[in-house]
Amino acid sequence: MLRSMSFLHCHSTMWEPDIHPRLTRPFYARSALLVAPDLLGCTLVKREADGTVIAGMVVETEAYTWDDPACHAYRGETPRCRVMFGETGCAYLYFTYGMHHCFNVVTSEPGRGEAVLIRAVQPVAGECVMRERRAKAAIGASTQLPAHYLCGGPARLCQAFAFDLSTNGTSLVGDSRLWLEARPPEFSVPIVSTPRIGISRAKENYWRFVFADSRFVSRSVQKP
DNA sequence: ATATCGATTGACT
DNA sequence: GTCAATCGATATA
Repeated sequence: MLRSMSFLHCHSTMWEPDIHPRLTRPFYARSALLVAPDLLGCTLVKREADGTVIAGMVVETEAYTWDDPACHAYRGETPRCRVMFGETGCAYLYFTYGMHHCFNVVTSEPGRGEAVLIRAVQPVAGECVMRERRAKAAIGASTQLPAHYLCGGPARLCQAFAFDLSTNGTSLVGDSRLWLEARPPEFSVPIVSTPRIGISRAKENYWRFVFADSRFVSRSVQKP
């Protein structure tokens, strides 16, 4: 109850970009294990070419570290994961299952090979654009896609934000088109850690971080 | 060169 | 709960 009110309060007024400071390189220049929970409550913002702003508050992340068997970078640098070894604070996008993309933020220091997967955000701006892009996944011909279906899941988020490999390597620091904004200082919601989803290795690590009871988290969505 | 596997999703029993 | 879609990356020969 209390948590629900907290979410509601945070977005009861019209959201606009840059009310809260953008995250800078030092924020990302830490272990993915520290960055991942700290990203919860931050807001992912994209300004489209036509000026449209779409945004969502991060509610679910996963950490992938350099010494983690489940991390793409674990076996060294390859064309796919090259960006993970590059500049801290860049976006790492990869294509998977022959049809989906996932969006990550490169952390730690160059050459290390760490990233945080953004698995879900709660829409706070540009819902109409998101819904258009996600419309083909509509559950019923006449049913409007619920808000928690827009960005609840790493590939859904990429659809809603129109992320693909062309975004791979983009800097989130000092870039005018795509960035993350700090969590409001007073914002406080309990964080829960769980095993990461969809991996076959290192299942024992509880490196998935979520806002407990947020209905915008993946795998907790309800059918309309 | 060929086989298997995904940091997933949507449809379906 | 199960399963197909779909293709690049990775493993095996």
